Amino acid sequence: MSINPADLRRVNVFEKASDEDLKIIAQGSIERSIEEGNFFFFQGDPADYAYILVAGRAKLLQTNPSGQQVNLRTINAWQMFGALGAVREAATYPASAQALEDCNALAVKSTTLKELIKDRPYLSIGLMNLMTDYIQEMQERYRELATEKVERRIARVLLRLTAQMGIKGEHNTIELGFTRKELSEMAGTTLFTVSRILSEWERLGLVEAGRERVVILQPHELVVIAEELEK
Amino acid sequence: MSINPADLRRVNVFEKASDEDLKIIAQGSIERSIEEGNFFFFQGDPADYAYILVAGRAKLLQTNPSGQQVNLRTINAWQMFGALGAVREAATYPASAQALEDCNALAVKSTTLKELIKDRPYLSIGLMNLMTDYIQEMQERYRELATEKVERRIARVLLRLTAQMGIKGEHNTIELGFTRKELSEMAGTTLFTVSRILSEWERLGLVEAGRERVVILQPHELVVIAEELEK
DNA sequence: GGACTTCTTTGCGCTATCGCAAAGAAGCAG
DNA sequence: CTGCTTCTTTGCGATAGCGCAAAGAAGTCC
Repeated sequence: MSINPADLRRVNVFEKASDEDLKIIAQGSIERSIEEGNFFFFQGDPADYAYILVAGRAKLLQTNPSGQQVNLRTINAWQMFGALGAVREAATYPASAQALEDCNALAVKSTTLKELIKDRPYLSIGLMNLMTDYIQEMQERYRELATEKVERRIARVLLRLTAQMGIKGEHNTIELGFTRKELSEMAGTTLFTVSRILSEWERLGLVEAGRERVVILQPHELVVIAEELEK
Repeated sequence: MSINPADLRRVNVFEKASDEDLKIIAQGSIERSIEEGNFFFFQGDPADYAYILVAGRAKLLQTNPSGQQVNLRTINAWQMFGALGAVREAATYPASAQALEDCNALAVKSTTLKELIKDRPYLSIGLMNLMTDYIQEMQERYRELATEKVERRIARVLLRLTAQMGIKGEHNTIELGFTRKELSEMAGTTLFTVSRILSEWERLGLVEAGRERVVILQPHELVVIAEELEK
């Protein structure tokens, strides 16, 4: 089950790559399967590979000295992650990457990318786009965490997830498959608080909360909670 | 008081630029003086220029709908900021940039940079280094905000500032010129809390707190507060 | 030197959010 | 079906940090 080089065009960064380049990348890379819960790499490991997620879902996270986790990003298929080794000398991953489901990924040697970057502007530009996107998201989330109340942050998390990966049901409902713990790590709060707020929203008919599952019944109302000036 | 192209090499991103390129950049750019308190640009403005701070200090900040501010980054001389327009099409600044002191800066047209990037790998790599640095810092700060107590965050802010721009005094003391408000915006808290904690630290002899001024008397003790596992 | 402005400190009450504990679903394994 | 594991809910304190208000420094301007 080898990967077709042409499939790599589904990765934003390689959108404009030549067939030639895709071949180089495909050949200079290894396939890795990571089971749910296992790690692609840990914070602090030498950043020798950049990854392209082919199947499954993963997350980037940081852990603080006492073990608390923070979710930095959720990664879906055909997204690239761990790419900073392609740029920096002797880089180490600044975060860990863990499989949320069983995953298949392509591991591209950082050195290969580093070589390619030298004379393929489309690649640098693609990577920079990736980075600026991410910077913007982080800045926004940072501000939210600093200034917004939990309820609003949770609403935002759900909306962001909706945009990224929501599965549409009937009547505009959107289903998300996350545990309370995962949601709390994304919102920078505790699973208890998430649970309480979801219960509250359920009472109001905004969502339907199940085990590892949230169905958004009234997306618009969530937007109101997320954006509204005075509560 | 025009800028000497060779000075541009003090900017990390241009470290490896040819004299030729520096000239292009110097010529294709405008000098702007911004008085203390005024803005280089606002969040949402079209990102037509990237800036290089020549003199003074500035900050990048975001404002939420109800006017609360968050400090994203402090910018010192010879640092580049607002560069994302060099990469993205029709980009708008994701944050505002405000002068903390009277500033002189060089404004480089985004289009100029965009042209240059196409066939100067050193430039892309320089920019990517800038971005990855920033991403790492933001990730770290995000995690701090999500998981650490205020006291620790304030300690970190002081230490970070120390590394970036502390003025060394006698006996290993370090002087920082910031208001409580500014510090609070960097730590993601309120000026009251910063004031209280600085008072506390002053009582303990760790710092000396003055108007728009903090002198760190015992840097090591601050590190302990910032890193220590159990309090 | 006085009047103003800006920044800082501190007391006080408040509340959003945490954190534990215990019990209740839901799914899975044999 | 039964028991086990994992996830969720909810009650009940506890508290860290907020936010206001008022007063106290420290500069600045004329």
